[in-house]
Amino acid sequence: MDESGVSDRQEEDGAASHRAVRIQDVAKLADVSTATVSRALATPERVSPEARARVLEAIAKTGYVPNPAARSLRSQKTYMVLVVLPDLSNTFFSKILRGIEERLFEAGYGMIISDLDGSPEKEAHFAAFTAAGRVDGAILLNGHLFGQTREGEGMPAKIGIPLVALCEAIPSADIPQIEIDNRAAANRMTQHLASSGHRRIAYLSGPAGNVLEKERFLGYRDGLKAAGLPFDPALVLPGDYTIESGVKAGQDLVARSTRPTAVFCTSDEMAIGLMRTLLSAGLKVPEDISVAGFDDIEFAAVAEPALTTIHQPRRELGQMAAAVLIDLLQGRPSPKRIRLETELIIRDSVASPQNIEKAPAKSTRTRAIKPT
Amino acid sequence: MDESGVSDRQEEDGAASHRAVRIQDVAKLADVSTATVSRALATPERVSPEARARVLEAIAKTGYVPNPAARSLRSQKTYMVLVVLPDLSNTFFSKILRGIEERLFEAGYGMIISDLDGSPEKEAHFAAFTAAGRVDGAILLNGHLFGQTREGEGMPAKIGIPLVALCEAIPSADIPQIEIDNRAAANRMTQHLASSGHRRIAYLSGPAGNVLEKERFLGYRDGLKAAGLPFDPALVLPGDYTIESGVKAGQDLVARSTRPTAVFCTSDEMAIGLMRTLLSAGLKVPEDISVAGFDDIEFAAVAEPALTTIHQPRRELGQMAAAVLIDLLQGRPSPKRIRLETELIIRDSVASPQNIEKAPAKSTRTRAIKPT
DNA sequence: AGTTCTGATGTAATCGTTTACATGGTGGCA
DNA sequence: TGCCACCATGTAAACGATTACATCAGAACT
Repeated sequence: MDESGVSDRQEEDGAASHRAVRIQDVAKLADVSTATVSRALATPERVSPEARARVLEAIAKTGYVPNPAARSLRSQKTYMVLVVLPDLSNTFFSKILRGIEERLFEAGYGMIISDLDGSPEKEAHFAAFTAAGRVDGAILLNGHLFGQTREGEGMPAKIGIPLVALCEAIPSADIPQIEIDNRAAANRMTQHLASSGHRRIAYLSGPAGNVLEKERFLGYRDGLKAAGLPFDPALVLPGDYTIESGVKAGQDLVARSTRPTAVFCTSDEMAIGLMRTLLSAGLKVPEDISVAGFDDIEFAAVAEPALTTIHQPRRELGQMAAAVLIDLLQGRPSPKRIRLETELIIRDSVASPQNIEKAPAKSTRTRAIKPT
Repeated sequence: MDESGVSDRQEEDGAASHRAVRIQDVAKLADVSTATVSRALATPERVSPEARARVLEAIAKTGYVPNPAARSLRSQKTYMVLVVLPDLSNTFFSKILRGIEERLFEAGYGMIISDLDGSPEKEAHFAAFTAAGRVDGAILLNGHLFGQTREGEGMPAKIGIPLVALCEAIPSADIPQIEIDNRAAANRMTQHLASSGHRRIAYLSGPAGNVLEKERFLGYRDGLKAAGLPFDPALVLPGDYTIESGVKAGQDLVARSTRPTAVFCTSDEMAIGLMRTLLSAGLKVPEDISVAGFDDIEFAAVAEPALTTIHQPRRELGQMAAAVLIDLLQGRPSPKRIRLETELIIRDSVASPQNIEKAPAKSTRTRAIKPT
């Protein structure tokens, strides 16, 4: 293209002018070599203060920004992180993403999002990205990525880039996991319902096979046992965390002759869908039937009635996952497993069975486990 | 073909093995030059069928994936698109993102999301990305990016990469816009309320200065006028599309001595927050006061009562924006402005003032404007 | 038959960094 | 004083693709 001289297109003006400022331009202006400029940025301590100052000044003057493609080509690093999640339109994830992005941004990383939408074709998307080296690492918000395609066998090891599992632990994968104690939280909620006087507590589950689901279900059983209540399979309703599945469960319940007095829904979405159906059918919440959720999404507080639920520190979860991944990427030691605290949020959707009285408490911690 | 030791690190198996397969490896295996391999991928018609076949076979055999950094460095293209949005945790955006991502993926582009979160620091984020050439183009979901920092003056032109404005048109910017007809939709809703018998219709606004807000407000005025109703500034409530601002507006309303009989909220979030507050205060919706929303987010259908609102084709909006941007990126002509249809969704939150009777209709189109 | 054109292919320059290696100057230590 | 270690810096070789230009064979035309 322009085969003019190497350097005769200096514009002097600071603002990002026409075409990219190259490291050479900076070097020339600061009267050092390109190597020194590069070092002044990457490893400032290996450059004399004077040179560093001149370089910095030249950079400020020219508005130089390193070309990421060139940098990436040479150093084999992309400064990009892939975030894989099962469903972007699930409100639960948005604040987590915010948390992730914050930390990544601070560390100079960009974020690429891949919304699997439950399709295998999209997993190919993920594979393509990692294989092509478009990202340095990935945060996985879905627990079954590899299990599906290659049945365990330690596939993650083959990916070749650092991975972190967020929320859903990936069984059999030896990667750091950031999560809450789902089992303890579900236990806590179940006992809360029991202590309100409920004896027939239904459980609206997540998708079968889901790791979260398994944990929460165990917690439900724990809670039942702790309260001295029998487990009744008829009280386990199938769900998949979506509003629709909550609606469906509600229809099921409405049609029954004998109903549970409380329903523990393993997502707020389902709880809201469920309440909606109950209400439409003329049942009162919590007078006729209590409903509890999980996640504490924004809408939980303004549902009608306001939803009693488990609060997850979503932003913190995201931040933590990003922090751990960054540690990994930069070769620092990182914790193998982090569990963040949840909180039992008591609102208006749970009451005693015969409408005796509402619980007054406001919010209690469940349990805190620090990084191991 | 011949499996003699072409290059000494051939693994034979197709699976992505240890370290990257380079174009050279493919070239050697297919017995052509690297240029031919490159051409076979980029411009197949310029390569003989035989050579192409050999190249393709070699690619399949080696599992070759072009190194994006190298490609990007040479061709000055990143195959990445930046999506800038004001608030990721706003549920309204998630499905739009899904739509965008779908189209981008199909075309081989990746998506980077930048959540401004209303902070100028984040705008720097945006600037950095574009300036550094990390993306080929951007989709803007917020209408005020440049106006804030550089007050009009055609700043977009300086960015130097193709841009598309989605939902919020960016005034004074000469870039393609994909949106709905906010004014017509607001008009439609206002008239719907009026035709239900309401005479005092309040308007819960979006953030002041917001482009969407301006349009919708005009539509509200249009509707009022069309229905022969006077405009009363006291019935305009300040809001910012969030649940909280809906709650606040509700408190305002509850405190008043004379209240409107209907409230048109310019977002579903606000409508839900508002209804919540009214209900808590003992007011009945829609018996005592009707409430309408805008957007038709997932929760609108399961709100209590189910929310009458304006449906936006969110996924399609996203797809369209991505499609237009791709056209732009690939040098194809693209429409300057696209407006998609909205739909008036009638549910249970609107009734006639004195509780006369509910409207029976189910759903009506407002208006359709095809690409210009 | 000679000339020109066309289409397929190869050669090698290029994109803008990072970084291994080389160089020269300086100070510490024997 | 000589030697070594070390620091700051420069030189130039990668990184892995794309693509301008050169080459060459055959077809088509005069």
